[in-house]
Amino acid sequence: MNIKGLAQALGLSIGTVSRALNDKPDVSEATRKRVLDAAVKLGYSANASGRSLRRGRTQTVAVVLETGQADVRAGDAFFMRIIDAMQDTLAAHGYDLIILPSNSSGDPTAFLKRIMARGMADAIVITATLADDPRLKLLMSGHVPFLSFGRTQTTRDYAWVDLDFEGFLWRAMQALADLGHRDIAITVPPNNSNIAVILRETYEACCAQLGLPHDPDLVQVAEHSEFGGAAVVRSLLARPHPPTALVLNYEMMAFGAYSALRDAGLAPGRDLSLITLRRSRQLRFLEPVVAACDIDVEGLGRTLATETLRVIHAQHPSAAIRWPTPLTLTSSVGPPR
Amino acid sequence: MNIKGLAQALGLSIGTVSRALNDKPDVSEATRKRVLDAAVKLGYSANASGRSLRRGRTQTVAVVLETGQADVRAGDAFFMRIIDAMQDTLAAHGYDLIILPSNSSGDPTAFLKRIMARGMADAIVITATLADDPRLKLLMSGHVPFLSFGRTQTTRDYAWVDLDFEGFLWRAMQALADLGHRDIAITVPPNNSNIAVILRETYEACCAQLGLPHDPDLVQVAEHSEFGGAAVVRSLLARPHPPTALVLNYEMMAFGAYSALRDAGLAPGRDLSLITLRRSRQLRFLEPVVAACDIDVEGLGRTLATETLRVIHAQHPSAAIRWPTPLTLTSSVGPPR
DNA sequence: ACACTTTCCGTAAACGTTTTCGAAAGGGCG
DNA sequence: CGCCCTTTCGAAAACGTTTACGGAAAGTGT
Repeated sequence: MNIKGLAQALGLSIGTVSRALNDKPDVSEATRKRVLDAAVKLGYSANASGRSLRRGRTQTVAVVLETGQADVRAGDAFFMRIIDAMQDTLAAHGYDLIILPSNSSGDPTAFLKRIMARGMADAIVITATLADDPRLKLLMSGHVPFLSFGRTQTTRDYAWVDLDFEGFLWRAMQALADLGHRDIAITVPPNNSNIAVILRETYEACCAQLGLPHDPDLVQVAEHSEFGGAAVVRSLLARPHPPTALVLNYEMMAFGAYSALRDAGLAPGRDLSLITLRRSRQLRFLEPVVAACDIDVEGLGRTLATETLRVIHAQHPSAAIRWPTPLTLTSSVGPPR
Repeated sequence: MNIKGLAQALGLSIGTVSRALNDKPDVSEATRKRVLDAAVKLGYSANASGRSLRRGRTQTVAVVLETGQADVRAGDAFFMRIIDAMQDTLAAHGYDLIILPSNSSGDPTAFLKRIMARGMADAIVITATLADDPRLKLLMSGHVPFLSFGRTQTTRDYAWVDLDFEGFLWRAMQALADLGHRDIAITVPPNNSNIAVILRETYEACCAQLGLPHDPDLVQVAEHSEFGGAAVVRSLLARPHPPTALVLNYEMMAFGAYSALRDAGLAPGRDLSLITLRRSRQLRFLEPVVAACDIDVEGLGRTLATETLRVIHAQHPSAAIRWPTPLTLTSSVGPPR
């Protein structure tokens, strides 16, 4: 069923039918209703290719998901919940959302280049940004609106939304320092991730500001998994002077950290204060409850959607949004022994 | 840059350029090479809408992901790994893969109907099937090829690929019975999921075949989370005669089960034999290693892709594939006390 | 009765691509 | 040199939709 069939069934021209369906003027209310009724009855929905071709836009936002990156593999449905909220907001504005899995086996820039050239979407949202991300250069040189969920080290400006890692680490370090901690360890992802750069810089600034010793060994590169958390804790406990607090940048590491502490006969909050970045649903399973940020995931998704709509409509200024990371302290944090 | 610009830059007609790019005959090797070189140099890639409109197909497979379903929220990147493998295979056959998140807040059939009518994909892959899934009726009444990742209770035949839940439960129950277990509990998801139906029927058949008592209370509806696993174990241990073995249908429950056992001063494999369905990466963190199926995820993805290509090309017979669930026993399984 | 506006609808072009058809050019052969 | 066949290319239609434009009918005011 295409628009020609619909027009024939109604005894109208396709032009009139199209205008009726698209809320254009120059069509009487009576025929508009007749057309709309027939459309739902006959199950007509405008062919996407034809419409996109004529309009020059697809009414579609593409989210490029780097399936190889650890963030996507997050323990709970962090990304899926964000995308759910994005989709709700985009749908309210007449846009579809599609996810394009950028395969780990392929070249991410080639993938991007293709979907840009083929005009598959009116806007592209990329995720899991690297410190020096080749995708940014590519997107900035193209003419497809884009939003970056995550920052890079580029000085040129572009629209991005990211978690407020700086605020998180500041609040965590401040709270720990207030309790008397002086040796505070943190975990960072591998260096090519921009999060690692942010956390390292912020850590250094925190130590300077709070008058803490800045021991580079306290910045631990850790795998994004339970194993990573356990490995870091074991490595820290093996030192002659273990730190008294640890800030984790990925929530699943808390499971490993708790487990490693328990194996050593130690307790979170008493022997090692623990703070992690994001409270996920399954984190509630840990005892004692771990200090973490309660991030408004749905709000984040809505914001990503509205900022995407802004870049589509070329509204200024472009986004530069650090999404709040409100930290909730729990008994996993205590004074140093 | 469209094909007209490319043709002008080359001093050729657009028809010739198109034939050169699409490996059609009636174009000399010299000009074909000239066209291909110019295409990569000018960054030309055929506009998706124009091509789809003319060809009548999009060269795209849409995977509809029910973001609200627990399976998608699986602990590791089960789905993402499957989709990675699917995409590799589809790309080798010239197809793109897009993920359409079916929002939990919307009507899944309305969503499907729209993408069918709009011709957004040459084939649709649905996931997380229910015992009585309205999407099946809709898809069967339409003319868009589709593949179901998961079965339903429909008697009509359609192409599906699913995990071999029957085989898994048979092997698990047989192994446990061989060790002397007689009271074996299992978990099932809520009843509208088709997996629940399969597991219940298989459980009943297993008990009959193995001569075990068929106690309906041993079939426990459990939440797909650590909490679910913990709750089931606690509930079972509170009985006057607790079962001696438990088969879990979702791997994250194993964390909860281990934890609940530990809290009760009991040990997996000694006081309660535990088997879970799928070995995920993070499951390796549990001690002792839990018995589970080592599913060939990449092979599953490839199979989903090839079966999707089969339904696209209307090749018979249609798929009815139970993907192997080879069970590996570990010390989480032992004789009953 | 007339001119003028308004309302409503049909016609046709355009979006970028593929594909059919025909035609031009070149080569082989009598 | 004429004929036929092959190779190579251009012209044009078609896919389904939107939209600019024109025109018919109806209404409005003199």
